[in-house]
Amino acid sequence: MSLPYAILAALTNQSCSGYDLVKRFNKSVESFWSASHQQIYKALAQLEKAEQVSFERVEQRNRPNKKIYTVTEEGRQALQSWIGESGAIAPTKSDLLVKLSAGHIVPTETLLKTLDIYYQQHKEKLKNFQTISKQYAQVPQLSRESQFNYLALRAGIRQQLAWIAWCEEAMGFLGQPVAVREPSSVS
Amino acid sequence: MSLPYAILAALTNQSCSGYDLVKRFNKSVESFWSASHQQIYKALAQLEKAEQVSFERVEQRNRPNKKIYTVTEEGRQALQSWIGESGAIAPTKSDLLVKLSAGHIVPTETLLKTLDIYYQQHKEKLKNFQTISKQYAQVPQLSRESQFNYLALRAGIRQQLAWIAWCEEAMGFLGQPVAVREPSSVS
DNA sequence: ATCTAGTATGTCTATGTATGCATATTCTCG
DNA sequence: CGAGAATATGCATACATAGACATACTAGAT
Repeated sequence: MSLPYAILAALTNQSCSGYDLVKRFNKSVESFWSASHQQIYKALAQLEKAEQVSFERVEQRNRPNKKIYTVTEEGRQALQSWIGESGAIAPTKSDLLVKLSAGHIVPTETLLKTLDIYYQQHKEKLKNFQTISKQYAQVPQLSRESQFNYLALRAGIRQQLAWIAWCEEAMGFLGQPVAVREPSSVS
Repeated sequence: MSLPYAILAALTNQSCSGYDLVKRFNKSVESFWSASHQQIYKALAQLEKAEQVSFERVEQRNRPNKKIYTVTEEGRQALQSWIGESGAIAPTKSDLLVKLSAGHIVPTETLLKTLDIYYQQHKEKLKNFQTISKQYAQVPQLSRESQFNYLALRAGIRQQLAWIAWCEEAMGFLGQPVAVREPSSVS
C-alpha cells in the first residue's frame, strides 16, 4: 500500500519519468522501497487519474519521448498526511532466518554456503550505501531535503552493518573461520 | 513464495495445529516470518495436497478438535533443498524511511511524532526478543535444534538494536532531545 | 438464558505484487 | 544491414497477502 506514497516521495525530491523512477527505486540510492517497472508505470497511471501527479510530454531527439511526472498540490497534501499517520513496523520476513531456524536438517557446510551468499550480498549493499554516504559528506552544507535523505541512508547503513555483524557471528558459531576476502570495509 | 517453507521449518521444529502455527508465527518467538491465519490454513491445505505434510485428527474434550500437522519425508527433502538454494536478500521496504525521505515537506514535530511511534515499537520488539534470549541462556547445553533458533533470534535482536540506535540518531539530528521513558534496556 | 472470550477451522473477495509478454525508437558494433 | 543494448512505455496474467465474513464448540461471567 506504500508504493504510491514512495513514488510521491521520490517525485517530491525530484520530478522525473517512469523510466528514471525505476532506476532510482532499484539501483543504489533512493532504494528504501523496491518495485518493478510494470508496477511503477501502473501506479503512475493511477496517481495521474487521482490527480496526485501530472505529467508533461517531453520530445527527445536521440531517444524515445518520455513523460516527466510532477507531484500536484493534491499529491503533496496526500503525502503529508500519510507521513503524519502512525504506521506499524514491518513484521520480520527473512528467508535466511527461516532457513537457519531449520538449519539442523542440513549439513553445516550447506548452511555455511547459503549464509555466505547472503553475507556477500549485504557487504555489497553496504558498499553501495557507503559510496553514496561519502558523496553526502563531501558537500559542506547539506540542504534540508538532502539531510532527510542522508538520515534515511544512515538507517540503511546501520541495517547492513547489523546483518554483516550477525553473519560473521553465525559463521563463527557454526565453526568455520570467517573468510576475509578483502581488506574489511566494515567499519 | 517462502510461506510454505516457513511452515515446513516451523513444523520440523515442532509438529502442531494450524491454530498453534498462527500463534508461533505472529506472537513473539519464531516470528521470522508473518502470516494471517487465513494464509496459514490455506498453505497447510496445499502442503497436504502436495504430500509435504500429513495431519492427524486429535479429538479434544473441552474444546474443538484439531489437526496436528507433521512434515513428511517428502516435505523434509523439499525444505532441505530450499535451504541449500541461494536466495537474494530482501530489498529494503520501509514505510518509515520513505516517510523520512520526504520529511522536508512536513513540520519537524510531525516527523518526530511519527518517528517516536516506530521507535517505541522497535523497543517493544527488542524486549520480547531479549526475554526469549534469556530463556535460552538459562539452559546449560542447548540442543542442536535450539542453537539454530537461538542464532536466528540473535539476528532479530541485532536488527532491532540497529533500528533503535538509528531512531535515536535521527531524533537527535532532528533537534529534539531523545526522551528517555524508562531505564534504558538497550544494551 | 445471553454475552463474551478463547479455541479451532475455514471461504470469499479485493488489492498488491511479481512475472511474462509486447512494442517502439535509436545507437553502436560487427 | 542485422544484432544487440539502452531508452521508454505499457498490458495481461498469476500468485501473494489482507480483510471481511462464516462456522462451531466450550467456559465463564452477567
